[in-house]
Formats: sequence, C-alpha cells, structure tokens
Amino acid sequence: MEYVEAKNKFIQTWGSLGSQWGINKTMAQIHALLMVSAEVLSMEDIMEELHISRGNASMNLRALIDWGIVYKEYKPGERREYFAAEGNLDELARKIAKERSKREIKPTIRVLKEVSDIATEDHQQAAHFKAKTAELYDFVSRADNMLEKITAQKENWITKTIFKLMS
Amino acid sequence: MEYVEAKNKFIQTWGSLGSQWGINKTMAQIHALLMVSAEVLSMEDIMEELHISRGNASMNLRALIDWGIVYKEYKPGERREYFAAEGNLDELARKIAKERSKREIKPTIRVLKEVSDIATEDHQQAAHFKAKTAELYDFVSRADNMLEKITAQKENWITKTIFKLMS
DNA sequence: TTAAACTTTCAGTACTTATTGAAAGTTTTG
DNA sequence: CAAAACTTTCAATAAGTACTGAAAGTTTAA
Repeated sequence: MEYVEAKNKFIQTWGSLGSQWGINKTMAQIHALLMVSAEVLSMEDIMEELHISRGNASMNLRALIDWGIVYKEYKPGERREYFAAEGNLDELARKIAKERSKREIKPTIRVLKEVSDIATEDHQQAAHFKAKTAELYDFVSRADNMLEKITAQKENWITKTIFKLMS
Repeated sequence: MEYVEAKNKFIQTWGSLGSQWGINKTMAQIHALLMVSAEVLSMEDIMEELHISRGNASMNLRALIDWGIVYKEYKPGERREYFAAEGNLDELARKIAKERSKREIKPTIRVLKEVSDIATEDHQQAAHFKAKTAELYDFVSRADNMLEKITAQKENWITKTIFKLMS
C-alpha cells in the first residue's frame, strides 16, 4: 500500500470507529488527520483534505478543543490559526475517559441513585425494581471508580495496569 | 418518586445512554425494561410497555440475543416466547466488552497494522505517518489486551481489579 | 393437512443528526 | 477608522438511521 492510500484508509477507519462510539464522523476524521500529520494544519488545509465545509470544520474543531485533545497553535507573524492533535497517547486516552465519565457515566449514576430511592412498596414489582437499580448503582459506581484509578497515572498506565493485573 | 415514574425514568436514561454508545435507543430500552422486570416478558408485553411496533420489537430482541445479554424463555404448556435479561452484572459487562472488542477494536487493530506497513519512504510525511500509526497499533493492542485481562475473571472482576490496582 | 397462533422480514416512511453556506462576528493592520 | 483576513453561527437541507405495519414465514395443535 502506498502512503496516500494508507493515510486515507486510516482516516476513514478512525472516522467510522468514531460513529460507533457516539462521536461524530467528521470530528473523528479531523482528529485522525491531525494525529498523523507531521505539520500543524490550518482550517483551510483540513477543509481541503477532508472535503468538508468551513462551518463543519469550525464546529468540529471547537468540539475537539473542548475535549482537550486538539490544540490551537500560532505561527509567529501569521494571523491564521493552526491545529495539532494531542501527541501523547496516554494523555489522549485519559482525556477521553475523563470526558466520557463526566458526560455519560456520572449522570447515569445520579439517575440510578434517584430511581433506586423510591419508597419500599409492598408489591413485588416495585421491590424488585428497587433492588435491581440499587445493584446497578453499586456496579456502575465501582466501574467508574476503576476507570479513574486506571487513568490516574500519567505515564504508561496501560503497561502498568497489565503488569499489576498479572501479579 | 413513585414506582411507575421511576421505572420510566430509568428506561429513558438507559435508552439515551445506549445511543451515546452506538447502541440503538430501543435496543437499550428493551434491555432496561427486562432488567428491572420481576417477571419474564412476552413480545406483546414489551410492545405495549414501550409503545413500539412488532417489527421493531422483533429486530431489537434478536440483536440483544445475538449480543448474548437477553435470553428466550419458555413457559410450560405455552406457545409464546418470553424474554429475560442476563441478571448477573459481571457477566453482562463481560459480554458487552467481548462483543465490542470483536466488532470494533479488533478490526481497527487490523487496519492499523495494515496501514503502518507501508514501505518506508524518504519523505518526512510518510515516515511520520508510519511511526504514528505503528505507535497507535501498539497502544490499541495493549488496551484491548488489558480489557481481556480485566474481564477474564468470571466473578467480581471490578472489585478484584480495584483491589489489585490499589496494592 | 389445515387452521390458528405466533414471529420475522423489509419496503416505505418518519425521525434524528450532520452538513452546508451565507451572513454575522472578530481581530488585525495600514 | 475602514478594509482585509480570518472564524463562528445557524437556518435550511441533506444524509443517515430507526420504525412501522402488512405480508410472508414458521411452528404447533387438532
């Protein structure tokens, strides 16, 4: 396979992976493009490379910056903004984990707590519901906690975690 | 909050969580409903409770069964099929992790390997691309490996993992 | 074997989400 | 200050995804 073809394939794959994870395709593609680019890119560069509109590029770049996985860069003497992806993969994974926890897991935990707090009623259905959601609350809280623990270490957490799990 | 209201809130929340994770809303809602139901439910029951059509119920139940997190049950002397959710949360999480690894992570790893295998060219761009995708390949492989390790234990893996990580 | 009781399939349609592009906004420079 | 060079916003629309419902398929019982 040749460079241009490989690059394109990578961007497509990363993009479709994004959609499966609830991240929009363009956002994931921009991220992929920035990750494998040797140089920082301008919005114009990104629009051209991915064949997307200015508005689309602008909105998704902002989202990536909100997630903390893309940075703005300025070249001395130039007005135009350039963009670069977080280069450290540990850091990237940590930021994604943190963001998803904040946006999805934490709110779910809150709802689980809330709904499992209904008064204990006499009928079996309500009792079962209460028990089951309480169990879920416990489980999801622990899982979230584990995620925090795993990604707490700044350097090489995957390797360290695997090592610990093997002991 | 009262039982019916709590139950509804839980189903809605679980459903929207589903969409954020690339699982369709109805599929997640059916799963939620089955999880908190004290009794097994028929397709008719599910259609009525969630206000969905027969076709929708049928397709999403099949998908849940494919994932291995919902089972068919038969009542003696009855023709009709009933459905129940996997009750053990450890088992549920393990099956979801396994399925997502198979469907998403493994194919991504394959592409990463493929694209990082381009011939080393002389220009800087291609060299950078090769290096970056190779790094990603390494990282994602390790992460997938870690997921396998974590969910390998059948009982109480969250607790065990947290315990190990604290040591 | 036929009818009844049920489930699955899928073309059409509804709904949701992403994208465009032009107008409005912002910053910089002369 | 005005114009140039750029970015952001958002209403309209396109694209993608899920849902319906009726017809076809399957299984069971008589």
